[in-house]
Amino acid sequence: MCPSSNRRWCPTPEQVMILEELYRRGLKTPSAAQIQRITAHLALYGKIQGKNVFYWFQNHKARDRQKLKKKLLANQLHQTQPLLYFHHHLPTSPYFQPFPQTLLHAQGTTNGVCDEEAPAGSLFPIQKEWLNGSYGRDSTMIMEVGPTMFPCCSTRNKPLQTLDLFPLTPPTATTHDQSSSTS
Amino acid sequence: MCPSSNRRWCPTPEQVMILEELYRRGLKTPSAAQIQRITAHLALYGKIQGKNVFYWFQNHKARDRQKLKKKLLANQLHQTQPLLYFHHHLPTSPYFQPFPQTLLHAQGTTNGVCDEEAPAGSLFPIQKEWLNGSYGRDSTMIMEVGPTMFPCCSTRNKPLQTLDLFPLTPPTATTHDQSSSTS
DNA sequence: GCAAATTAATGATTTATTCAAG
DNA sequence: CTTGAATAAATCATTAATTTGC
Repeated sequence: MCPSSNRRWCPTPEQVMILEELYRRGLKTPSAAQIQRITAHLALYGKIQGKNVFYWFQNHKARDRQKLKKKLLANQLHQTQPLLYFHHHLPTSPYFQPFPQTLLHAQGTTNGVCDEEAPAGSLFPIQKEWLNGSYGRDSTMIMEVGPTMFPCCSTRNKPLQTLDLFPLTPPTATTHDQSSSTS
Repeated sequence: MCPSSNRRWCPTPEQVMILEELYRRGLKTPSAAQIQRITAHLALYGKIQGKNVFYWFQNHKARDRQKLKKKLLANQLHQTQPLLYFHHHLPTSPYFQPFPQTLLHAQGTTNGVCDEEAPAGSLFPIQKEWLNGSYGRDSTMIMEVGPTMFPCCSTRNKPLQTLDLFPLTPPTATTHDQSSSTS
């Protein structure tokens, strides 16, 4: 905590413990009313404002995601370097061509412009070649994605947010010494 | 997972990122040629077939719709949902009591059930009162949730509806370099 | 031991996206 | 197509850890 200067909120250990407990229990984005109540009770342990609670959850959630993503990527990211740059991200570098020219002039394109935007009548664009043709290095297995990971709905999922806000019995397990509440 | 068993495609994080980026940019149903080019590029990051790309878009779009629908329904039907459940297993705290029991009957709750769970339009909890109102050990002020007022709406760009998949045209150099300042 | 210097954490702001209503 | 609400991502800024030289 920061004793004298009231420049920014410095949570007390109790406040942090409570917040982390709520977070662990599934509270990720508290509503306004929830924030109000949390704030009111964290105030028992030190000076605090509603916005502090709000920011705490925002930051904690964001940094959780951040950590997860980093871990995932670090786990299995030894692929080739250029990771797709889209044109409005593209810096003004004439050297770097995000996609090989062959990509830009595949059949179906005329002068680099795709001339068959969603061909009418072919709602199912699977062609025979695709069904068997398999790109990629077959020698090495590069995919180490977790169990049944699916490329969808990883963001903005809506887990039910009905949880008990305030436990009647005090938390903080005694038997389990929680590992240092890093962050 | 699937490295050893080629039962089904397991996208790498890079592949997922690229696909999601394309989707986010508006590509919902890629044409055959588009799928081919996407596949060829994604093959840089791991084994993949055209049908994988096709199915990915199909599934992603469907699940997007599904999610939306569910969200809408949940929003309309379950407006009032019990917030507080008291029956979770709770470890006992030897140190302090995080929340007094009176909390469970704060204003806004009826019989321990929160009857104002984030009503429409109060989720962004930065409110004027909070910005200044400070809970402390000396005062207890409960603010009613009011309309949020914050001048956070900035310019609204009009993104492309139908994007070009890959930078077919080299330039388009919208130098969007927001330089990062020093730290 | 102790501060100045440096680095890592984290609170607070700002900016960009997303979704849905008008 | 535009706009408001909500939020996530990115960034800024300050505090705490820690390193380092004395």
